[in-house]
Amino acid sequence: MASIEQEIKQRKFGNELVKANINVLFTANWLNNRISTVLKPFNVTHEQFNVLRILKGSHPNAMCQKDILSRMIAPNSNVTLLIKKLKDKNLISVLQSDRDKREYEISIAEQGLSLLSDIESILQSKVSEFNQLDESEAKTLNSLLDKLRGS
Amino acid sequence: MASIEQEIKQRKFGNELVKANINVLFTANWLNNRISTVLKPFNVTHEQFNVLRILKGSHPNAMCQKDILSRMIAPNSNVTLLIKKLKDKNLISVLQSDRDKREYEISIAEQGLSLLSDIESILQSKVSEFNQLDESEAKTLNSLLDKLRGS
DNA sequence: ACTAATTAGTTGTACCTACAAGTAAAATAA
DNA sequence: TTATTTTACTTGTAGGTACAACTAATTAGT
Repeated sequence: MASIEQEIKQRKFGNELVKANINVLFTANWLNNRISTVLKPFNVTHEQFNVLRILKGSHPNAMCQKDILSRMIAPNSNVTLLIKKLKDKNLISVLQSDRDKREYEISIAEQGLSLLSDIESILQSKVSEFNQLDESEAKTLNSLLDKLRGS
Repeated sequence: MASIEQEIKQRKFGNELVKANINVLFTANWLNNRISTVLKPFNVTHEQFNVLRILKGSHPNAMCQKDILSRMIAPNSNVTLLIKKLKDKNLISVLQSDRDKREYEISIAEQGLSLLSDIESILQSKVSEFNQLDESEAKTLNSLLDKLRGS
């Protein structure tokens, strides 16, 4: 629909690098809004959904909080509360570890797995609807983003 | 330092497109953290900083809220409150419009301009420190992000 | 073993965000 | 000109985020 200049009605940027920074932030917000719209009827936030995906990734093995944290997209938030929310919804199970009483063994529950598969099938089709890149362009984008961060 | 797989310790993604989506979100969060660190000593949030930049862009002309909203990176937030915060810090001036009493004429104050120039000089050097792309790579990144959003 | 340091997770708080519902002014329609 | 619709912004609220200070368990140092 529109280039980043048109989207935020900016006449011109100082240079392509400044523009790229703003474009990454803008596009992330754009993506977030679309993903959140898909998630809303399922009553989970974006980060809750991510944590469920992380737990599914290690299923049937449990994970502790710090392992989850190291895999999160936005590893700033209050994971204790996030875990609490997911447990209250019966999407995960949380057990104190025998080996280390400070840790918890967190794993995705049946209900979490089934919710996740419901969400993912819808998200899959939505993403391919609103996402206009082919695989090779996506690959280039990935390497540029990795490089931006200093890879 | 690390590719997106290493950053979030994911073994592999379904495909490059899914990976690109997560990479955009992760990189935006990464950028946000770095920019916020620069902004923190100045006691302004990222969106407050953006609004100041938007107002500087139209300075010395005033803008109303809906014009500001249309130029924001994350146009979801409560602009009324955001404006209030900036006014409380004396960084902007807000006057009811004569032409349309529903609107406000919002413009950046001297204090806002000087704060902005202090921040921008530091941010400029930080961005070129942590940003590893050259202009032509940034240009490619911009066109891929625009295309992702359907441009 | 005893102390100090580190690690894992908790709690609390100020602030921000998303969003729904509301008010008031202006534009449009009958 | 009066009624209706639209626009511009406000208010309220549930929840999320960032972050600092805290507790408790484990590990390391002597």
